[in-house]
Amino acid sequence: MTKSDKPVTKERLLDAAHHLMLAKGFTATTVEQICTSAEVTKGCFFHYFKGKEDLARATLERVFEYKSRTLAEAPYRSLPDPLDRVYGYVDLVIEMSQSNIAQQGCLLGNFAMELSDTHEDMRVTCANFFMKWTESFQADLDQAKAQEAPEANFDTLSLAEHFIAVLEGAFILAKSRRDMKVVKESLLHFKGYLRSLFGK
Amino acid sequence: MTKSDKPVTKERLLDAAHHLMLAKGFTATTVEQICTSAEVTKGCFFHYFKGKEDLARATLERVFEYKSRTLAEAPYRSLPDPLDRVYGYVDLVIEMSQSNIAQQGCLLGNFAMELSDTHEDMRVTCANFFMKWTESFQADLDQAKAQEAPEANFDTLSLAEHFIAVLEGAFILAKSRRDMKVVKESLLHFKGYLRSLFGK
DNA sequence: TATATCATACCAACCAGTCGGTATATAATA
DNA sequence: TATTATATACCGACTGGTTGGTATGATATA
Repeated sequence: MTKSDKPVTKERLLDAAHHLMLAKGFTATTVEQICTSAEVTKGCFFHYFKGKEDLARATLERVFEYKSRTLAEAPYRSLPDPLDRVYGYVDLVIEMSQSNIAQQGCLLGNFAMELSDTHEDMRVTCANFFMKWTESFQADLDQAKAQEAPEANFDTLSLAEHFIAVLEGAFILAKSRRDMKVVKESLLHFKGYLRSLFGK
Repeated sequence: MTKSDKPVTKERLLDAAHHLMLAKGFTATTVEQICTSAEVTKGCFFHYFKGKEDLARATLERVFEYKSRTLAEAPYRSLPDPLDRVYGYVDLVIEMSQSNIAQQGCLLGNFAMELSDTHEDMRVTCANFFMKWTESFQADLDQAKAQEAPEANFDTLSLAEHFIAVLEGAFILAKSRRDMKVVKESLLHFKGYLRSLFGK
């Protein structure tokens, strides 16, 4: 209670910010809404964060680290065949998109779209996160390609970017439809594309 | 000047709203910014539109109609082979994405992401526009499939949705990177996927 | 004159952020 | 042990500025 209560408050603020900003975006989300949702007052909020943008960045970082850890620790990671890891990764993302964890979309995509033209530093932050994400997937794609299709002339970097585009775009459609089915279907199309590239 | 200036005022407001909301989103764009950009005053603004949301909807409708017309009147439409029309369509979207017309992204995707959870009617509007868009592409896909791969078991509807997802998601990446190259590359990947489905 | 177009002044609500203060806990000191 | 000091956690009233929208009036056109 004494020592384990302290971080909880900050976590509550981060959680509230995540949910609200995922739903309504950065601008439309009020500091007071976040405070109400986290059951703290504004004085408390500004004790932990310099301001709204500071909180947004902290939230984005936390989400990204959480997802990175989840993916890195997933069972599919220990598959010996690199191509299995590629498919395993896509399957895991499909699974995660259908669970209620990412039921609302992707905060990274949200911020990239909303803030890129107004918050230059946020734009750079988003671009960097996208780059890290891309590179981690590309690493597996490279290994799979070296083993399965070394002669093929597709670019693994742009293929990894394509995957992220598919996912982020599908989230948009899913949001307007209130149904995550599109995400799954679109990622399955991407998987089909991978099969055509790797000769299954 | 006299007669050609009148409709221009409303168009200027629509144009200003399009540019600003594409860059900053609906919420972060103020009506005063729109008025300043369109070089009119607020009194004038509220003469033409009931409010900010009314303007947003009008802008979205105008953009959609404009793009529909552009695509419907494009030369590729008269190609006799349905599969050529499919590829022609993708090529045209690639071309448009690289030109300075859609250099900022897609207002439909923007609104869908930002307003789906707060403006129910806007969510429905966006979902309907997405549906119209999907169906128009699906029509060509159906014809191409009937001719080239009638036995194949892919779903043309979900394939058309996949295309839109690719495009919208690539716009997000492009925005954070300030470079539309990703859009072209991702759409080329989609084209490769189509080739694998139709056996070229 | 009547109507459409546009301008100016204004308002109530809302917003991010500030500020002075309280409560609690640990630690240093006497 | 009692007391003082210091730091962290939290509260809620307040502020300066912004926002969407209104009220009213001027001008132009038909």
